Amino acid sequence: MSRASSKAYEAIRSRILTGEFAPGAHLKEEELAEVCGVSRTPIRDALRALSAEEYVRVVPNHGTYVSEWSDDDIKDIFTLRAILEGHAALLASGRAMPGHIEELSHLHRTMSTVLEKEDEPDRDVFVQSNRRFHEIITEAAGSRRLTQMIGRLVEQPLIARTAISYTRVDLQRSNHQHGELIAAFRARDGAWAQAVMKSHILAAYQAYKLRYKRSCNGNSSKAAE
Amino acid sequence: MSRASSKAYEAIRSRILTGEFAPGAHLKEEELAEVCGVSRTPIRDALRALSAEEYVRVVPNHGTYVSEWSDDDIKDIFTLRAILEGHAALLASGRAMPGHIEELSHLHRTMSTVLEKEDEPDRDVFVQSNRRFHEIITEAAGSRRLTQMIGRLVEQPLIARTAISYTRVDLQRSNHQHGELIAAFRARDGAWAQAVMKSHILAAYQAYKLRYKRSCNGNSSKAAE
DNA sequence: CACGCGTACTTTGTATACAATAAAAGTTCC
DNA sequence: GGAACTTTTATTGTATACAAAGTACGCGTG
Repeated sequence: MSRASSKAYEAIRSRILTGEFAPGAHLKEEELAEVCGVSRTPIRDALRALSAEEYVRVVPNHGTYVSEWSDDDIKDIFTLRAILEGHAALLASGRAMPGHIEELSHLHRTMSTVLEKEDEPDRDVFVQSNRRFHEIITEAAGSRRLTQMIGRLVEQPLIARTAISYTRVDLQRSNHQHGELIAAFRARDGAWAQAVMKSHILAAYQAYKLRYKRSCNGNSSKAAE
Repeated sequence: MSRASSKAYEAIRSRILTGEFAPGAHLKEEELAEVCGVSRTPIRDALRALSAEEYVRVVPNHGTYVSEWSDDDIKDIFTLRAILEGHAALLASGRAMPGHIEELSHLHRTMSTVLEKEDEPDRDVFVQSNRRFHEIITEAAGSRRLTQMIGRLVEQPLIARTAISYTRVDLQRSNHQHGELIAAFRARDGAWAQAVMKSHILAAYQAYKLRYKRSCNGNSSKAAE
């Protein structure tokens, strides 16, 4: 995507992430064109791209609407993340270079420092480091397609905001699991790395449910795995 | 997508599938517009959609090229299918309705008949039935997102043509595994269904490698799962 | 008063014209 | 003769104008 298109893409995407464009909202091309300062053509490009990434839903001849997430959708996303990132960890444990493990350790130390030093942890630094931590593992797995699939799951608004609502205990648990992941990589134990990653993500789902959902009606679809 | 867009989408997609647009070919918007009988605008829409599904690769300011698949890409696709369809089988075993299992049985009988009766099996019927068989399981899993992810893997040209090159023995093995899947569903044994589905797909990969690849250099990336 | 039809309006879909960009070829200077 | 620079050309990116479709509202009629 070129200048105007990606400008529109970023503008719309960030407004969805901040909630300015609420779930279910009808996005009108002309309004977006005004807001972004470009014509409708690149707006349409951007909307199609956002649709492919499930940020919005395009209904032919009606318009595009900001995606809404049901509890089941959210469960699906975490479950799929657990499966795919677990697989990525398995692959990465056999392929990770010393440099990768070094960087993971560095990020782990950074996150530990954030949690130990201050009274109120700097969530931005934690979130950024955490994101990069997972990115390194995914990339180390060495599968373009896997990277892309995971990317599409992680980019979702709700995931992006998850860590904001974590309690200190949640963050410490998460950080501990990162440490265990590094240990598994050092030992080159794929099964271990996979198991840790899976539980890491499923624990995150549990934390998310407790903090975010109003009524935890939960078992609308039968559990598994 | 509306009339002109989807017309263009289908026209381009089918030409990629038949090989008329070969992997690596540079697709020029104006030429496509002529071929499809529409203007460049819906062509661009179609190309963006095809790009999201990995049929083509869009390089900004350069053009769009038909995707090329390396051996590693193909390995990734089969591996991810094994993981995701395996998971779908697990979920489906807990949710499948009698009607689902009935339809699976019917398709299984159809495929058995194709293999038993004629000297040269009717591959078209087999391929179509097989496709539907997998579709039912995926849908029975009841996860929109999972369905979509699997759909994107299966739609790929190379997968679509896989069964064409199968030997009779390959087809019989495949058919036998379908029977075992049905048994697992009847028993509502998720772990069994998952294991059968995984081996079903990995066996298909093996068959594909033997029939298609010129040099089976194979172990360029370490195996897993 | 209610129901159905028609018209006007809003919004998306498509075509075309123009601008920007990158590659290729030709030319000039060393 | 070679290399760098300019000019040309092929192709994509963007804007705008117009067409089609779908919705809502209002009017008329039963």
